[in-house]
Amino acid sequence: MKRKTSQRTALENVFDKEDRPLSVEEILKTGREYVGSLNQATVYRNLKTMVEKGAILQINHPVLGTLYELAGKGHHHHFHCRVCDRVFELPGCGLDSRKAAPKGFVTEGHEIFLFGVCPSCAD
Amino acid sequence: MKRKTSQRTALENVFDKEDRPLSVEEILKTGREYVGSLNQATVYRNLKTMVEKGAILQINHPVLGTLYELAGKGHHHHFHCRVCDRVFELPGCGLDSRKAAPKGFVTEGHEIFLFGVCPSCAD
DNA sequence: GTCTATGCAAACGTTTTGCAGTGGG
DNA sequence: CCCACTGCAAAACGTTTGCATAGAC
Repeated sequence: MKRKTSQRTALENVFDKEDRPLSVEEILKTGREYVGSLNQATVYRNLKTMVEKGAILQINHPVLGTLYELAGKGHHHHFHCRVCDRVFELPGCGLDSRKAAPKGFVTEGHEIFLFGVCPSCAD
Repeated sequence: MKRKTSQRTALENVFDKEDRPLSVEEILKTGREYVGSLNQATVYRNLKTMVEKGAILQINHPVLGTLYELAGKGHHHHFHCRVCDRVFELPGCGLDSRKAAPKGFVTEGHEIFLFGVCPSCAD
């Protein structure tokens, strides 16, 4: 990643605009609002470099598949709203690591996916 | 699912033999020990019906992809050993549901994936 | 002008589907 | 003897890759 192209700027804009984990489809669709000719392969290639650089994180959501989010937000988990199908990042963590795994298991990390209804859909 | 075929019996045997979440590849490989001609499409079709019947559960593991496990084991979570790459079912749950999500979010369920080293690989 | 990054199309791995034929009831 | 179920092959889906060329520097 040595050159700053309009496509890369578009991807940065997409992540800044939507502050939540996004699917490739959403990234491509929103990215094309900035660069009409934006290609799938370009999106995939740049997402890969951005993950390697540590700019974004790749999430494998149990229901929605592969999602990408901006990195550097600290430990958090994900809430999937079954009404609007969006994923939200929840700060903090309700996991008691002592109760999480039985003796003998060396736990090095964890990931939590919550699901239900988000505030704006619950009204 | 109205007929009991040797292929279906084979799948049941596979799940009984290996008491942990299995990938399609593992299911197919082990299933062929019972029915040599066992076909991928048949495995996929029967896994689907078994999920619909509630006999097995489909898990989407963040690292290992799609796995299937026997249903009816109560609330539990999954531990992925990075050494042997197997997934174990851990009884119980260390999640404090009050701390899990901020006010406004209606949490209906959750899934936790732990990773680290399992007892037999930690020795 | 150089050489990286892009667009396009073909390849890829996994899962699904159409169809003809097998075999369980 | 049916018709649900299977095997096979093709299709479908998300992702990756090879190659020629546009465009950043």
